[in-house]
Amino acid sequence: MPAKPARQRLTEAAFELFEERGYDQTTVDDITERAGVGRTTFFRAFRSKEEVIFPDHEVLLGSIESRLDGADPRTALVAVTEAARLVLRHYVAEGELALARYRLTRSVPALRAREIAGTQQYQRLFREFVHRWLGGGPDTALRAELLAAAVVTAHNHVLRRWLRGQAPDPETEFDAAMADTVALFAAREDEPGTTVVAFRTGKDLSAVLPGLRRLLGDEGALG
Amino acid sequence: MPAKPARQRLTEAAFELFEERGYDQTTVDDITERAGVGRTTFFRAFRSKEEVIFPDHEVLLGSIESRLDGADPRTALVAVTEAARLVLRHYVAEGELALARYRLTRSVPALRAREIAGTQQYQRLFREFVHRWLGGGPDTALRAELLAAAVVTAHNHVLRRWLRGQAPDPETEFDAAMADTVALFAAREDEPGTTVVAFRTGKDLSAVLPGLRRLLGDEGALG
DNA sequence: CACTTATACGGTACTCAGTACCAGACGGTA
DNA sequence: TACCGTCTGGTACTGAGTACCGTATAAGTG
Repeated sequence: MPAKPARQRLTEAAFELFEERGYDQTTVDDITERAGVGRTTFFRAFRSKEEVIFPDHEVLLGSIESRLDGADPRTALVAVTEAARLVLRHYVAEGELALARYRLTRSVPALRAREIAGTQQYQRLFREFVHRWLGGGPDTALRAELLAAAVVTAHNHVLRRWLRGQAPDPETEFDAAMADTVALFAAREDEPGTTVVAFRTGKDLSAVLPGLRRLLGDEGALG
Repeated sequence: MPAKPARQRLTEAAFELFEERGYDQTTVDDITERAGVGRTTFFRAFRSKEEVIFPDHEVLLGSIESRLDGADPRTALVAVTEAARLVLRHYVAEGELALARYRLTRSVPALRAREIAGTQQYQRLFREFVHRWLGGGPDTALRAELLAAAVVTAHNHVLRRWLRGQAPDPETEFDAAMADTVALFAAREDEPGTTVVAFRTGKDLSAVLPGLRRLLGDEGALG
């Protein structure tokens, strides 16, 4: 009975081998052999060989969903950006693992497709949440979709910059990118008013928000 | 020597069988048997079983690229929307084939992932084009990415509505959606001016544009 | 303690996608 | 006739993923 659980040893062995020989040159048998477990155990822990690369995707999806579920409708936009920040933090916390995954997804088309499909799931959660927030009518469907896509795009932009080593402080860049992105939508909310919203605070956005709202007389377009 | 080329007979046989038994329940052998060709011929015509569903994806990518390549920089935004319109027209022209593909991609996760990866390729072309148009600097990278994502999102929104039978006149809806989407970006171009650009013409956008530009004194934010 | 049950693991055998390689059929050309 | 490029079919192989079975250990129950 080994100390580490099988699932963890499998991911470690898999990433090692992918790094050494490449993804296609590594078989599932190779992975299970190095991990010291049976082949059946692999497919019990992961639905497919590709899934080893994204071990806790489901968990991440779940935490996003719960973050959005417990959101005050008055702070809907903040909730979405905070949920996106959750994803960013997760990858940054992974460190070298995230970098290894990035190298793999860039070189193996199948993995790239898989990752894109994964981000689309985040986007779906965002879209449904924003659409509910906008009332759920058919006239707001496109707007919700655009906003969700924009948030995910901005997030991915910053994340990729960090993965490439171009963003030493990703969270600050994230704040700036999100401010730009959300402002895109807030600017047209009331056409002649041109209330350009740009918040660039560090972390506790929900703490700053009440003060901002008081300042603007409770008509600010930042939900 | 049969009348129809092997490739076409394979796609027809494949879509028939997918419709009858489902994607996973259909083997490549089933397809080649119905098409009356050898198994080797299948993998010469298509790189994989999934690729039968998207027979002319490469062609479409090529026509988009050439549409963008021969674009006047002064009409960059129009070029992007027109390139997106190319995709829409392609699917609409496919008719029942596009509907069958939609049914498949909705029910088979692997195909859905594949399709999403495909749209991401369009988005990449758009992003690179817009980025070049904006000067290619690092400060405009996010903006280009957001714009490309927005155009693709708006296109997909209308396309999916048509695929669901909710858009009897997709091109008109496309015009409206694109106008909304592009306006999102044009509105912030010059902050105090609030020149809200919304063109909702039928088809010949490039024909209307010179007049519009004259009207605005050649400072309009619509590239 | 003995007994049952659940759970995790390993092994075997199978299906099927995808690849590599070889061999024949066909049309055009000298 | 002989040569050549191209399209085609057949055979054999690798490897992912599934189904099923047997077993060991741990946890609960009398």
